[in-house]
Parts: sequence; structure tokens; C-alpha cells
Amino acid sequence: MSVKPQYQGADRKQLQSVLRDAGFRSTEGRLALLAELKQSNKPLSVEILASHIGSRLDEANVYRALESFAQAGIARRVDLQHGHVHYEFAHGDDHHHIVCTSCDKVEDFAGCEYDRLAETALKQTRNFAKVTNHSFELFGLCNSCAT
Amino acid sequence: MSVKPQYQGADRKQLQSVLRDAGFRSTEGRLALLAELKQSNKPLSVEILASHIGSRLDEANVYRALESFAQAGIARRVDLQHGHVHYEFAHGDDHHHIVCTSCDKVEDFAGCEYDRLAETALKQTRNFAKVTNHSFELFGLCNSCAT
DNA sequence: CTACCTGCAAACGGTTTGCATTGCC
DNA sequence: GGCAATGCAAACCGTTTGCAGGTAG
Repeated sequence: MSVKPQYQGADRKQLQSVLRDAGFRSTEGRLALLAELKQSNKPLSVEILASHIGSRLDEANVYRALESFAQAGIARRVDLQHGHVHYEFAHGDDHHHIVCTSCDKVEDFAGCEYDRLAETALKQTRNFAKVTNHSFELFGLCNSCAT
Repeated sequence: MSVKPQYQGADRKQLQSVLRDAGFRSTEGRLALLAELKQSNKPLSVEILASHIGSRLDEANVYRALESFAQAGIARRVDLQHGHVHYEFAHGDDHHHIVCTSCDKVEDFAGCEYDRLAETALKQTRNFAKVTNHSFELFGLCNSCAT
């Protein structure tokens, strides 16, 4: 649970404008949080995020910030069925996750044909007007755990 | 939160054998729980289940029973993103749910092409051996909430 | 008779909230 | 200077656990 060195350079300014554009103030804590999210290649738990951020933001405020980020669309909440929430940086693409139920390894994959499936679902039920969101995760065993 | 009258008749015997076949003892509480699940057309929360069952099983044991049912494959855990678990009777089909984010109405739909998508995902990652499970739920607005 | 099942009550852990203070803009 | 963001501590709430007594097979 080491505290990351202060990220710096070009990235910092970029992250600052991400925050400002989303209507937030640019504070050390939120900047660090956003940097942490952005640099990760998988969804992170609040616990991990808080520990990486160290003293720049306490856990309660990590929750508050992440919730705000998600509402503003700059982060996404992901449910990996671990009993606690995970968040990831909201890059534009519609990707999903495959999770190893034994070691918790996570990888992305693309190609959930969401539009078409949503269409199908809407036709079937007749009681829904539109689909705004969806969850789709796969659970299985990674190569090393499968042997 | 009224307590349902005792279900009876043909169904009861059938449920008893479902329990026994799954390796459980057939007790009033579990029988009532299973009946409740079976008769519902949507996933139910533990809170609702416990209240419908009344004094035949307290909440802690509803949790224990549902967990056992899920492991035995006679019930399924469903995540509707309501902050608490839901369970449904495990009929054979692979169906999913569309949930109204405003009023929590839930309906089933079929046609998530799981096999094909799992295949795609496995090809993409190369680090996973197999997919054993998946989640797929749609969130949107029902006709009455959309207006 | 002996596991399995149950009720009750307490513990648990992730998340939320209240409130006084701080520090962006 | 005003309002968003923060730290700290306490509340919250769904869920799990321990244990002594009950009951199905």
C-alpha cells in the first residue's frame, strides 16, 4: 500500500481540464484519484484507490468523488461481483470484462452487441420505452487457474 | 407484508422432492421459501422473501437457505444493482432482465447470445481458459416512467 | 440418534452522512 | 468571499457468523 509519487507533467494539465470541464474544482485529491483511474488497465476497488492515493483523500471522500465522477460521466461503476464496487476511467469505448473467479484477474473484451440486444429486448417486452444502460460481464477461469 | 396462507396440494409434494433431490431436508421454512421463489415472475429481494415467509424462517436463515439453493442450482442469484441481492427460481432457460431505473419494474427477456459472445471474448484475451458464468442485465425506463 | 436446520443476537464490512473546517476560483 | 471539497467520526444497512436448542430422516 505505498503512496504513489506525485504524477506530473503533461498529464496533469490534461486531467485538470477533465475535472474542470466536468464542473469540478481541481484539487490534489481528485487529481490523484483521476490519475490513478486513468493509468489503470482494469477497474479498481475503492480500497485500492484510497490506499494508492494515500493521505490526499480519505476513504469517505474517495466514495464521494467517484460517485460524482460517475454521474459526470468521467468514470464508470463496474460490478465484478466481489461484494464491493469497482470504478474505471471512462474511455469512450463500450467494453466489458472477463473475470477469473479464482484469482480475480480481469481483462477487457469488446463485442457485446448491445444495440442489437437492447433492440431485441425492447421488442420482446413491449412495456419498456428505452434502454439507457447495461451490464455484461463474463466469469470464468484464467489459464493459470484452470490447470 | 402479510404472511401468505400455506401453499398446499400437488405443488407441495413437488417442491419437497426438489429439496430432497438437491440434498436438503424438507422443512416448512425452506418449502415456503422455495414456493415463494417459484411462484414469482421476477427476482425477489431477501427482505421481500423474508416478509412473505413470515415466521417460518428468520432473515439469517433465509440468507443461508438461498445461498444453499444457489449452490445446488435450484435458485439463481441476480444482480439488479439495487444494493442488495435478488434471487429467482432456476428454471432451465437462459433469460435476463430489463429493469426500470425509475420504478424498479422488472421483466425477462431472452436472446443474449451468450455462447457466441463468450467465444469471442475467449479469442480476444487468450489468457482465459473458459467462461463458466455471466451477467447481463439491461437498465432503462418502462413505458409509464418514460412519459 | 445425529446431522442438518433454526432462532436469536452480535459482529462485520462496505458505504453513507453530519458537521465543522479548509481552500479553490 | 462563497461555495465546493475535505477530514473525522459516527451512523447505516445488507449480510454473515456463533452458538445453543430443535427436528427431520
